Order: sequence, then structure tokens, then C-alpha cells
Amino acid sequence: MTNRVRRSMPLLPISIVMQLTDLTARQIRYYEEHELIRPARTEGNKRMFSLNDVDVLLEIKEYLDQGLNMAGIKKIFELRVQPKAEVAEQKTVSDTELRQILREEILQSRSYERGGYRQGDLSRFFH
Amino acid sequence: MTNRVRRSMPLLPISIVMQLTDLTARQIRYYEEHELIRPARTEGNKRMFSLNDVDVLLEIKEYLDQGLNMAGIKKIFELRVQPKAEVAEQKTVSDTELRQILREEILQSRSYERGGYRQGDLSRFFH
DNA sequence: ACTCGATGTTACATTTCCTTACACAAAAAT
DNA sequence: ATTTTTGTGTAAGGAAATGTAACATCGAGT
Repeated sequence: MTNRVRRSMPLLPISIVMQLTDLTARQIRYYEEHELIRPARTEGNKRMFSLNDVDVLLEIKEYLDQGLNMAGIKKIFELRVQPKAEVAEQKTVSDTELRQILREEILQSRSYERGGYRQGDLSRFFH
Repeated sequence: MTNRVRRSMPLLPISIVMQLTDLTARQIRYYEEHELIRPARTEGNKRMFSLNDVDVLLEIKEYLDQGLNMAGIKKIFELRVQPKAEVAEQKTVSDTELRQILREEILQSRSYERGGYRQGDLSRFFH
């Protein structure tokens, strides 16, 4: 359930996404222009990307490499069936709420798996 | 193996960490001053935090709530045994390499679990 | 009352990111 | 063979996020 929530949480600034995807800012913004991704915005209008966004970007890159154009890629994403539950969830949960959820889950999770590690473990959090 | 790598990858700007932890920038920087965390820096000297860092920060917060002071918390972290393999890994892998690894893993992972979802799945990546 | 530890606040500098506009090469369309 | 479209580069100017540094505050303990 919350898996999807986690992956769609806007956490990353564009600089990191650039490093993760090897795309330029220009490219990333261009793909957003074509509505292939919809990064969240901070109060100050800066883009914040989710892991999902990164994933989509990598996929776009792949398709471009294979010779597809924007139209083709756009169509592919359109055809992808989107579970209704997911849509509902996305519409009802705000970014701020997402982070609240995340924080709570982190707090809960930590109590368990703290063993011989120097620091607590956040990995459980991601799936 | 790469689990630890992932969690120690510097991805988050301070603003997001603030939201995730409910700490102020002042507090976060203060804890860094006391070497409880060691966030990476961008070329432009901005702090970039890993999930590990967030985890540690939440722990610090917890301890402070319980009345501990910096010295106490510091000591606790010191006493935490750190597996040797981890140390070696942390010393030999640069941030840039980390992101490279991450990217590659994302690419690999996506091919599998793409089913009825609108977008590829990055979750496998985290643990 | 005084000190110290943890945090708030303010000021100023720098970096990062934004939008907008123009350029351009390669591909597609005419 | 031109002309258009597409995907991307690049530059300008401005706004937002973050940095450091200094001083202020406030509670706990002495």
C-alpha cells in the first residue's frame, strides 16, 4: 500500500536527478513540458522529484535511445493501465501529508532492526 | 551488500530533511557541528543528506527528548560497533560512484517488475 | 545571579534553480 | 530540395534555497 506512496514522494532536487539519470536539466524540463513527468513544486517553485519520476526518466531515455520520439513515448505511457486505487490515492494525499506519513513510518520502523549497525536502518522504509 | 550503499547515498537537500525530521536547519547544522552526522557537500558547498543521515537525525531527536545531551548522544554513537566491511566500503566508494551504481541498478531492476503499473518500479531498489 | 548548552534570529554572500528566448543540427514533412 | 519540426544547447536575469557568522534567548544546573 504505502509502497506506492513512498515512491511517489517528492524528495529529490533536479541536480540529483540529473546525476541519477545522466540527463541535463534542459532535457528533464522538456519532458515535463510534454507531461511525461509531473514533479512537485516547492513553495518557491522549485521542482522536487520522486523516485517514480526518476524511474520514468530512465525509461524515457531508454526509449529515445531506441529511436522513439516524444509522441511515441507519450502514447506508451498513456496505454499503461493505471489502477484506480492509485489514482484515488494520488488525488487525496498532499505532499505534506506524504512526508508526515513517511516520518511516522521511519519512527516506527527503527525500533526493530537496530542491531550491530552504527546507525538506525531506514531501508525497511523503502519497500 | 548494496543496501548499505543505497542508504548512504547523498540525495536529499536540507529542506526535505527538515520536513522529514521536523528539525530546523539550525538544529541540523548544530548536530553536524558536533559530528553526529557528516552530510556530503555539493560543488557549491550545499549539504546533501542520505537516508542514513535522516535516520540518525531522528534518533538524535529521540534521545534529546529523553533528556540526553550532545555528549551522551555522541558517546552512544561512538559505542556502536561498526562492521569492518562497512568501513572499507565507505572509504573506497565515492559519491559519484555511488550514484553510478544506483543508476545501473535501477536500469537492471526495472525490466522485471513492470506489470500493470503506469510507471516502472524503483522500489526494488530500496532494499 | 551566572554559566553553559541548545536553539532562534538576523544579515549578507553564494549557489541553485526558474523562466524565457534564441540557436542549431538532425529528422521529418512538404 | 527546401521547409518545418524536434530535441537539445546556451545565455540572461531574477528568485529561492542554502551557506557562514554573529549575536540573542532561554532553561537547567551551579
